[in-house]
Amino acid sequence: MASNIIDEIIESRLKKRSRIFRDKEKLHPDYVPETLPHRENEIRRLAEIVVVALRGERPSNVLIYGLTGTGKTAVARYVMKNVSLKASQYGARLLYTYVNTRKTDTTYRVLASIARSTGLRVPSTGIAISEVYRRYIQALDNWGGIHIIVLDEIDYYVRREGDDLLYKLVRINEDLERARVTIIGITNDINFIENLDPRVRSSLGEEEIVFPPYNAEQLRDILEQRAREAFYEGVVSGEIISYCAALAAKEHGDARRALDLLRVSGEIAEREGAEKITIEHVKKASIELEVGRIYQAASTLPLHAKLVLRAAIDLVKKKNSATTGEVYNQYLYIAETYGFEPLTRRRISEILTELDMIGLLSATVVSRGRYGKTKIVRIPPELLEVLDRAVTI
DNA sequence: CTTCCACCGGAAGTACCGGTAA
DNA sequence: TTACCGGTACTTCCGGTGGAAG
Repeated sequence: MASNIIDEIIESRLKKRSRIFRDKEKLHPDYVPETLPHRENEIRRLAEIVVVALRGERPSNVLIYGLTGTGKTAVARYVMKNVSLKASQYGARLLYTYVNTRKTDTTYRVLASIARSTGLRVPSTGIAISEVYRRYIQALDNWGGIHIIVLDEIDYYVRREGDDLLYKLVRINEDLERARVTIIGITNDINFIENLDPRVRSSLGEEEIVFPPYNAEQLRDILEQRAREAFYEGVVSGEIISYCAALAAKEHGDARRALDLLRVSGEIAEREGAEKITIEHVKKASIELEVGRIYQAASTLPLHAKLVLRAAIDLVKKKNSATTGEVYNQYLYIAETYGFEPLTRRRISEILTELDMIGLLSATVVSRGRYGKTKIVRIPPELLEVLDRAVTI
């Protein structure tokens, strides 16, 4: 019985080759395309800093910042890839290492992966960090070239592990005789720089590059380029691309979001057996992504916020809307049945405002004259079912 | 015009963390 | 280790309020 279902899915999804995607990878956020539209200035700035390595000089350290999906990682990888390709042509000794410090998340692992890129064999455990460091220095000096290290998402790393490693890396050249090291740091969080050790900050920020968000027009160009590679001809029209770009531009010009939208639209079209992507598919994709976000937000809420949301859901399901007082009473009832010490009315009122700001419900202050002033709580019908599933106590 | 409902939301204070200096 | 700080989550207290009803 069940295997019939599986067979059927295999039949329809695997055996039939996709008529939508030529190469879905091209929409993946980690994919670095041949050209990066609208990042010419940033590429030029970074390349100008880095190319001195081809003359055997140590490039300045660089700090790159900008919001998510503004192409920081792509530009850094793009420039480094192309510059290191030129290295042999110019007879320069240049080594480039990229480390995502969110994925490679401990000091040891980061240092180990830097050291490994010089060809050293570093065990995944068993030796001290200082020993890895010593061997790395030695290997580097024997080789005697320039090592450019790109540390991505350093804000996450520093928040977890502190800035000791950065401090060491930034001053590593003092320990080196012949070789030289350059650090390129990438961060989403501008404030993060403030609480860095001032010495790290000044030497890491020898050069700084800020990435502005993309506007709708720029997003369109990016999507267009990727769509050409990712989809078969005739699957996406210009209209679809403009629509995706416009939707994503409303959300701070995040190219990653725009690409996600396009990819999910394609997946939906494929699932439906369509030959091309329609506006309807994009709308569905947008909802699908939104639902994921809502579910994520709701299910990770703190306890009392969840109880309040639960109370609101229960009431809205049967009456369409509820006042602060009604939510509070329902909340008291729920808290009691589950044995939680309830919070005060004042606080619950505040939690409702917070839930409104996250966008999980709407709480509008209204005056009903003789019947008092209160917040009216509503939940959009399309969210109700998702929230119902997400909020379990 | 006044009353008065059912709350709103500011202010000040407490309790409790996680981090940091000493 | 301890003392101290700043932030957050919450309580207590309370003056404030838009508009239907009288």
